[in-house]
Amino acid sequence: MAKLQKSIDKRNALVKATIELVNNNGFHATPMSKIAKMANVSPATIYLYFENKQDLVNQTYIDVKAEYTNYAFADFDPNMPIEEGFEMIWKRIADFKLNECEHAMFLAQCDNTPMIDEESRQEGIKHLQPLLDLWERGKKEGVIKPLSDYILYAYAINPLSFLMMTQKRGSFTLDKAHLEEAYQSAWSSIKMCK
Amino acid sequence: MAKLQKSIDKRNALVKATIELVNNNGFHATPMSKIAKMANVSPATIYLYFENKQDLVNQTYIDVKAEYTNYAFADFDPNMPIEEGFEMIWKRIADFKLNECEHAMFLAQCDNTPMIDEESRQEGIKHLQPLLDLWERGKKEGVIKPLSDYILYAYAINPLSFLMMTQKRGSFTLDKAHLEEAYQSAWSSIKMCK
Amino acid sequence: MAKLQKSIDKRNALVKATIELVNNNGFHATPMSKIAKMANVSPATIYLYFENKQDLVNQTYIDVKAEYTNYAFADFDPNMPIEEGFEMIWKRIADFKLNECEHAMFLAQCDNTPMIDEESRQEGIKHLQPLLDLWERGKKEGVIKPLSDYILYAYAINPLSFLMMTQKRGSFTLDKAHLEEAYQSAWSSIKMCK
Amino acid sequence: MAKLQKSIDKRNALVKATIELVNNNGFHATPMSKIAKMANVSPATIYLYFENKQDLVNQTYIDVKAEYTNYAFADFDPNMPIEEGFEMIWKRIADFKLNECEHAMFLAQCDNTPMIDEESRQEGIKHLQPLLDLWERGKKEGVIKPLSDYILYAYAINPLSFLMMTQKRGSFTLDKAHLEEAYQSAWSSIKMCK
DNA sequence: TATGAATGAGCGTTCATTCAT
DNA sequence: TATGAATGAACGCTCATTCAT
Repeated sequence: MAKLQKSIDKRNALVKATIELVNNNGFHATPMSKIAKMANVSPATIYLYFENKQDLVNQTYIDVKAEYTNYAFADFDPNMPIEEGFEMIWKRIADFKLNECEHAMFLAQCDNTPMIDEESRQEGIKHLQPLLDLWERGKKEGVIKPLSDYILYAYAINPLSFLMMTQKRGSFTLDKAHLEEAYQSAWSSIKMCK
Repeated sequence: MAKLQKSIDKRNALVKATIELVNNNGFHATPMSKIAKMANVSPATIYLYFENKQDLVNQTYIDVKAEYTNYAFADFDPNMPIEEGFEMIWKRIADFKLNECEHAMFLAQCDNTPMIDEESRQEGIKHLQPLLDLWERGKKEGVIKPLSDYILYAYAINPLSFLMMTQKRGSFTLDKAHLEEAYQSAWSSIKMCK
Repeated sequence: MAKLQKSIDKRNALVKATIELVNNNGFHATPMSKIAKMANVSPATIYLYFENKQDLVNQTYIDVKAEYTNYAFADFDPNMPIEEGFEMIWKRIADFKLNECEHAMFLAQCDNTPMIDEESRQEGIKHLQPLLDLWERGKKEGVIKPLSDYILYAYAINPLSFLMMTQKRGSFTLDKAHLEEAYQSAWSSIKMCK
Repeated sequence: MAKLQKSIDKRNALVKATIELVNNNGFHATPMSKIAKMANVSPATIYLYFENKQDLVNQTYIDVKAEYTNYAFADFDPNMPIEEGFEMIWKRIADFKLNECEHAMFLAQCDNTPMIDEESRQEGIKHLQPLLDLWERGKKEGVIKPLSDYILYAYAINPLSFLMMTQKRGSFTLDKAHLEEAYQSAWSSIKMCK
């Protein structure tokens, strides 16, 4: 195997271990030594790939956030009709949050915790632009309520995080029917009432 | 001042310090010694009121959660009409989340982190019962969509947490008008469409 | 035993251990854990008395330097005749360097190494003033060569450090006769030639 | 360029880097990786030229010590008259200590620190023989005090180290006049009084 | 000969918790 | 009840050294 590939593999193993351990224990209860062990490297090796623990978690956050948005917009075409586009994005996000549950939980923890540098947080937000553009167009066309993007996100997207968390805790399982209901609620809350 | 009162004061000072420090630094980056210092007691004194750090944060969580629900249902009467009752509760919750921001943030961190014991989490949920009862009644009366409580909560209440977080980060400020819009979105997402 | 005394004892034990271990291994090859062990305390206890390793060694330096100058000037009276005063100080210094060899070696290592903060070094120098005053007077009276204090120190005092070091290494032992010779050389090098 | 030369260049670069870094940070605060970086080689390469860190610093010491004594005795002829010979050597040594300040400081640090192996220290001392021989002759001729070589060195030569250190710290600058004074003090302290 | 990636051991330091008072 | 001194265990991180290439 090429040397470069081996390096990438190691970096990925570290990122993966970080996600899993931080999910289960939280940032500060996750020692570097455990991350190293889970990634099958020496603790010192981590520092070949990351400056320090903060950098490791920042980079992990950015990686996961990028994966999340890539997934969300994979099939999306900016010229789609508003509702169709929104439904597509929403369902991809739902898919991600409910199937790539580990990654979604990691993001939730990062977003509700003083664990990530502000700079990395900003970096992570950028990728949502296509959704904001869609909403912009929707507002102009009179299909979407003329609300702040923050409010739209709060009602259209963020509830999925709550549902993901709830499901993860085992209190409740979202099936197909639930999902459709949830989508209807999301769309209800942002679509222009006729 | 009575001795008992002095004791309660100390306990409260510890809880208050915990909230503030955990908000700013996260659970594991908040040493007991700092909590003690901020509450003007010796580190050893904490252990007279709490079993250990985990117990301190668990109890703090339950305290804040109770305060939150007390606030939410203060003026609520279970016999109110559904929409009126919901609006009242929703607006009290909004008040709490946006004004008692520190406390709301603390809850958000607890709820998105493996920081609280499952038992204490369950304990904290109980107090929401009046809202669940209202929804139950609403569904029977055909005013509220017949959805799982989790989904209703996700769309009707949880978005406020996101908006609170956003506002706290300074990206965005919710004024009265925003709040009314948010309420309409919340209500739209759960009310039965005619 | 009083609490305060116990604290002072611990601090002193730490300073003592620092001197011995740094003498034998050098600053950076002396771990805090060994210092703690030799002083019969836990590593964490060191940090109750000193801010960090640098602070520990700085304070140790200042302590030893103070002890050194106190010893040197113990019997000295600023009104003594020049030669008599110089001889007294010189012999006290010689005594110190050859008998309190551990302490003298520690100072030598500190003075020839980037191990001590500049600030602490300055602090340590202050105490030599009585000797400089004596030289000043000696120059005015035409008994001491009108040289810079640095040169006077280099020839009158510093050679004792070299001899102490040599003796410590076992190459050579200074007896009474040697000491008298050394004193004559010291005096010869700074006294005004007739 | 011949391969051998390239090798010698690398070794020299390593020795040079060692001197500079150890001067500024001390032996143990100087990582091999930094030495490698400053010498523009890989850390692993150091181990082609030196057994380990201790060997590197030992060899560096011997190199510098040899340079020092070569410089000291460059123009010296064992048949010179005593005083003339001593003055020549002394002034060459002074030149070295004050101009090749970096190298002289390195020696001072090595000589006052448990940083060099005893064996290497002995190796370094050997080269001083011509000066000891001169003194031997001086004593026989009744020109030099019949003192132990250690005492002679302590008064005649070692003060220059102190002056070099002082100058390096910036407290004081030796000009030509100072130097002549210092030489007179040196000579006074070891010459036979008439 | 030369490398850079890799590492185990060990460092300085912190902290939740205890204990004598 | 209240304390502050004390601590063992564990943390993040560094570094001399090795090894596959």
